[in-house]
Amino acid sequence: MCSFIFGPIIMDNYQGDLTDIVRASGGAYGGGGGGGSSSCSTGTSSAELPTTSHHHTTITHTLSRNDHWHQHFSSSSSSSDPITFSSVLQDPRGLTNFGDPFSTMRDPFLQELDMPSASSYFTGGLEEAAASFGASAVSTSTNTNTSTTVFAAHKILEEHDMRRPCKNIFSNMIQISPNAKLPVSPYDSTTAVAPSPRAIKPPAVVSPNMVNANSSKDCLVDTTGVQISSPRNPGLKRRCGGVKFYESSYAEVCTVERKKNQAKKVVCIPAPAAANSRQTGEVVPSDLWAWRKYGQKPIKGSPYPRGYYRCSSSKGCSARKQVERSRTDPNMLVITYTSEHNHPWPTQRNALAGSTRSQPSKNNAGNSKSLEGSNPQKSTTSKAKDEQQQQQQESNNSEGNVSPVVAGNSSANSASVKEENMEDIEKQFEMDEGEFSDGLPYKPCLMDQSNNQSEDFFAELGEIEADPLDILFTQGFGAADDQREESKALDPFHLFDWSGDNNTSTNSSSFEEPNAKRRL
DNA sequence: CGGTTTTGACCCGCGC
DNA sequence: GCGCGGGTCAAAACCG
Repeated sequence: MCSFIFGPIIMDNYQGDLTDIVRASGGAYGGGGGGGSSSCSTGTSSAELPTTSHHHTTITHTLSRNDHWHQHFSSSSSSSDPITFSSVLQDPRGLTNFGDPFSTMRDPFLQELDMPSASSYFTGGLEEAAASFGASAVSTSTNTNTSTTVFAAHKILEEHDMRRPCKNIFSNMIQISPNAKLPVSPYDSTTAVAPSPRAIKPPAVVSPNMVNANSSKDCLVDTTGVQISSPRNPGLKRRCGGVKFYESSYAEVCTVERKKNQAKKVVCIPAPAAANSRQTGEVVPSDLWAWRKYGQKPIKGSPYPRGYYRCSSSKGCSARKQVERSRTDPNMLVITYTSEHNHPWPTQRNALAGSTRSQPSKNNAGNSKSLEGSNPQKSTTSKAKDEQQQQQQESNNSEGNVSPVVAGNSSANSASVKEENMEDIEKQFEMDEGEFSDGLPYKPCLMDQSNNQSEDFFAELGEIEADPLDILFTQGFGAADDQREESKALDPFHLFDWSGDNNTSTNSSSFEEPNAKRRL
């Protein structure tokens, strides 16, 4: 009996290979607006107020105030029993956030959790979901100690041998730098799970980086060559030594010092194969926000350029992110979020033009056409979109449907987001077919090979409570207060809500203030 | 038309 | 002060 959790999903009795599941999702990393842009434009309007300093708490701090987390980690690592995460990570407001900040990204794919048939969801969006979840290790930072907690999410698949019975992906989830405030709860994973960071053995299946990370005193981020500290702050040294390991191969955390007050959130996620990459940049996993690429620079010492993105959802939004591949592990994408959004999460895409051109047209101008001809569904034409939408409407009744389908209760907003991602996914499928980032065979249709298991598995999913994130989208952002409330509830780590005054470490009520100020 | 990406130029901080 | 390198700007091209 195997039970593991995938984002907000509780996978119970699933004996399949998660690798297959995730790979089946294929183009989840297609990122929205082509290339670096995880474009999910929004029509939201918000007051354009300058962002201020941020008060971010470290993940560990957040964990410490959520004993359930530790309880979970503690028990999951040593227990083979299924874990009911929904009961473990419960938002004070009753929303289950699973403590996964990336699940709260309201990733377009995540919202597909509500789908009647989870199979399509997973075929279409699991990789991204996995990415989201993998990246769930959100780095937050405090402006007081100027530290950045870095989570390096790794390929769940390769680093987690899901075929092992009773292996919970959460059991091997997080490394937290001892430099960060460590949980003090009785469920402190550091003691319950890993008395000593070194005492933790690497997972059965780990990437070389992980091995290195675990075998060395460096955190994984270090081993991946992730550049965390600002290049302008060479004095910033990573403090990844002595990282506490939560028997983690899934996501790692390390704390990085920063000189400046500017808060940064660094997320390392598995990157799609280079073949998937755009000509010049990265295939950036899409997140909730609409990003516009405004620059790209070659980084000294790294063969991979760094893309610069700013939020295009709102003109006044100062949120930025940098995307680059790890110089030592091209399979890893390092996304650095800077500043914060001063507007609600995008609810709908208001900009399609130009957002889809890069992938097919420039990089694969020829491929694009040929592929389009061979498989109209994968084209970027409106016709193809129509077909895609039709597929969405038809939902996931067809197994092996590589298209991510939105939950039945999807609102127009979610549909708009889905539209883009479907394109990306399908495009990515084209490019990725037969190959994954690790060079292993890539099977777009998970369901075909793990039908039985997945059936049960997805059947379970169908019973799972609706993704709380959907609430956000379903209700839209019309009610600013409600939305803000939910956004915060769903983004406990404030990956997407960098409300400057947030003091998540101590008082959830403080969620209210910052945005309220901004909205004035 | 309004959005995007691309890309060379420019700006600026840091180290020497 | 100078050079280096990262970050940003902005024009051009592109896309739907």
